[in-house]
Amino acid sequence: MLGIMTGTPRERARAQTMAEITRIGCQQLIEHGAAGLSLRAVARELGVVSSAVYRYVASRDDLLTLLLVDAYNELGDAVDNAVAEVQQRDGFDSGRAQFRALARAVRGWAVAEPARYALLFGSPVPDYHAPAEQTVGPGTRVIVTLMHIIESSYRTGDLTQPVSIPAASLPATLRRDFDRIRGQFEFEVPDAVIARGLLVWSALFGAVSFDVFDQYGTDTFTDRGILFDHHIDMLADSLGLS
Amino acid sequence: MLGIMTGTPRERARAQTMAEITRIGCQQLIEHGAAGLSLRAVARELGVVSSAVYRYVASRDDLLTLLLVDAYNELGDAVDNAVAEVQQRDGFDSGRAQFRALARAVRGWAVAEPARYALLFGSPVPDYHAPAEQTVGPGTRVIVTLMHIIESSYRTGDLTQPVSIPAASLPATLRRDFDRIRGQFEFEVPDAVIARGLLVWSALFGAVSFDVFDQYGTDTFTDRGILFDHHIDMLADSLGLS
DNA sequence: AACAAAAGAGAGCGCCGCTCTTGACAAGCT
DNA sequence: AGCTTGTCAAGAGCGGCGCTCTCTTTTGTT
Repeated sequence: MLGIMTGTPRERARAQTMAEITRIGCQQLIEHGAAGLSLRAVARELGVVSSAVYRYVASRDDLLTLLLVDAYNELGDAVDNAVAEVQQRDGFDSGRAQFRALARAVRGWAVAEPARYALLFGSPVPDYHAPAEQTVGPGTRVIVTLMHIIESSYRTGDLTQPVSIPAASLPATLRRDFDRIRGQFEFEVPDAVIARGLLVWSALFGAVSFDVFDQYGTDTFTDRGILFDHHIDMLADSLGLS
Repeated sequence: MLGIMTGTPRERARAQTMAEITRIGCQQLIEHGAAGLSLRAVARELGVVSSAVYRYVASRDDLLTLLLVDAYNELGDAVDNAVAEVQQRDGFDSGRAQFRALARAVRGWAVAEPARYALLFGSPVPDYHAPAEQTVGPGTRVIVTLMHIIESSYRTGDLTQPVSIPAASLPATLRRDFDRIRGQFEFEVPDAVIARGLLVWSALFGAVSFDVFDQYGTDTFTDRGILFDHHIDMLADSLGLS
């Protein structure tokens, strides 16, 4: 981060306007959802005529991509910070505490930013396809961090549960997929651990989505955070985290 | 179902037009998503001027509610049929097979109807609030069926896993919530079973959502159905289903 | 001071949800 | 049969949308 005193004045002005556009766009997203994100409204808020915004952003979809990457990174930062804090406090062999911190960071961010969470993990925006080269990196940060926690617990021998499952029970195609994943992300853990990790990953976001998207009725749980914490404990059990 | 030969000719014509509108609306939903559902397009497709549609449907949101209830019921029917088939084939004490059938029915319908699945379990549609009196009934069918399967397995003593967890470890607020749920749906099972059931419920839809909403990369798994089946097996294990 | 690049302004195209008014038509009652 | 009542389609119109095109103003550089 070199600050805003970089490059020519023109470039600085442009960077500042770009930042304003993403800020306003983020606000629009929060207030009216992804479908209601309107370049005209952004222009109005920016105090500029609608066509002027196209000098900065190629299209509505382009702005959406900016907001998508922004949101992925903010979630990733929140998760990484929460996990790092636990690592500093409780040491690196605190797998269960790290997992709890990760899960609660995800839910915390999702509850605080439901519209942006919906953009990342809800229904795909119709006729919008996220450009892979910009989104895969930020988009995989949470699962990478989760797998690192699990791998670390496995290395130190603190992971008990999934290893007991015989690897032979896995279909061959799945074993090949897991091999590829193991190579790509350098996870040195057996198949059963990868399988559990993926299940816990999707279960975690399932729980968060049910919460944020209001799938439980409005009045069935007095405090959804408590329900979530209990879910997290059960998931940690199923991972065998200590 | 009394067929279409009911009431005055007027009523019959109206019912037929209504059916056409929901059919076209469903098509629109599939093609352009919930946000792109357009009454004008429905009118065009129906061969009628846009304002005429308002004689049948009060608003865009009203049409959305119709489609929502329709989708909930179609999913509910698919699940109930799949479970009933297993019950007839394998008897009523086949908890694990029934659970597998339920899960695969959910995923099967979701994969076949991604847009309608997104309407039910994806991001909430902005500025749209589903009227509770029309949607809660159809919307709870899957979890009710799931809980019945679990309850039945618990009654016959085939459920081993969750009962071992001491109920005292649950927070008091959660125990009260579970009491209310137990009363409301007449589930005669201990707290730990309800907790596991809810976790499996959200995990199931988490797995389906990750699949349908393309959260795994496009090329990381050769056959997502196989991955899903394995997830389901692990979930059945965590329930203690035999 | 002159100039080219960058940025804003404005008009316009076709789309959208939704409202209001008008006129055609059919059902039911006297 | 005649008349009222209710149903329905049509059309114009409002403001908003994404996006494009052209024209003018600003701005940094030479």
